[in-house]
Amino acid sequence: MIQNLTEHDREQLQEALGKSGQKVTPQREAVFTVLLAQRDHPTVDEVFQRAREVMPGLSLATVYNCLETFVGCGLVRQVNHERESTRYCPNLAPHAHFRDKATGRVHDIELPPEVLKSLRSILPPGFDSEVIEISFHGRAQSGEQTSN
Amino acid sequence: MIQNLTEHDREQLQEALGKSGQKVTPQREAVFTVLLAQRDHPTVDEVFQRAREVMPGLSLATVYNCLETFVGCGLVRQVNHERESTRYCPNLAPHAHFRDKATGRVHDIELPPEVLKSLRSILPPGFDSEVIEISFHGRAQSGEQTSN
DNA sequence: CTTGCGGATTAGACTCATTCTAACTGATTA
DNA sequence: TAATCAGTTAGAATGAGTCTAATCCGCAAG
Repeated sequence: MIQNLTEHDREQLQEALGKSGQKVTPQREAVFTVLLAQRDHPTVDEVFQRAREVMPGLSLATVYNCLETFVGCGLVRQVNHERESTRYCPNLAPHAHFRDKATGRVHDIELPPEVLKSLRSILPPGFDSEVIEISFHGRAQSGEQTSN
Repeated sequence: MIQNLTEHDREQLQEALGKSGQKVTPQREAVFTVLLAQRDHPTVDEVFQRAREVMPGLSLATVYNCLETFVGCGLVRQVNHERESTRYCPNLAPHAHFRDKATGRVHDIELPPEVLKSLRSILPPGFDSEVIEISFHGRAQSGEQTSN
């Protein structure tokens, strides 16, 4: 069910944590593994449930801590929709999110550089943006599977 | 401080509420007035404080109810940023939001139709979006005053 | 070894925006 | 007048997220 990390993924984890002076711990590895295993934008609670299967003693607080750490060192992105629980996404490429009204599922939508650029261009002078979040809300025909 | 509604604004309120079978009440009028008087994307609590000056008996629950009603009949938009308190915005033209890291203030950014169109175009077939939310996060040079 | 240190983890208490509930109000209808 | 019904109200309940204080664990110094 939940595979171990590949060499590559473990290196990515190690490098990102190392850069911000933090260590790879079993808990962090477990949480990261869970994120990569099923790229469906899980909530903290879902991550918690899944990680528990692998590491039963893991606490919710630690899941919060791990995810915060990952966000801090750029390993994962937070996805917020309205005021629902925050979700987490290990896709680092620039992308938008599509929230399916019917299922609640979140799909990643690739964001071509030229669209990103045209978006940036609408900012009046003096506004300097580091982060742009784009989210769609609507219906996806069932069968659509942008699992990422 | 808080002006009364103009004829035009009162009509807008009446029409929007009427369309969804609801009435203009003193509380709703007060809340709407507050929203129009200071277009700084107030939180529920801020609306509550301001409306109280005009209608001291007003309850927080009612402010929640009024705002929900307004959103439901398309009179105002909700603005969410990360997991902070929801803010409200009576600007109905399509626009993005810019959240100033330093001050926490939210500015409206005009959204040209062609940019909106290019955004829609990135959706794969089968995805049909009703709402698009775009929010920037960064720094605005002090002095920038997009109060809307 | 064993001691001490510091970051990581843990359980549980706490916060606070929002939602829910049940009682009340006041206008309108029967 | 009584019944009805949307709207309002105060306060309780919810629940995601944060904080706190105690514990754990790996490691470097003695």
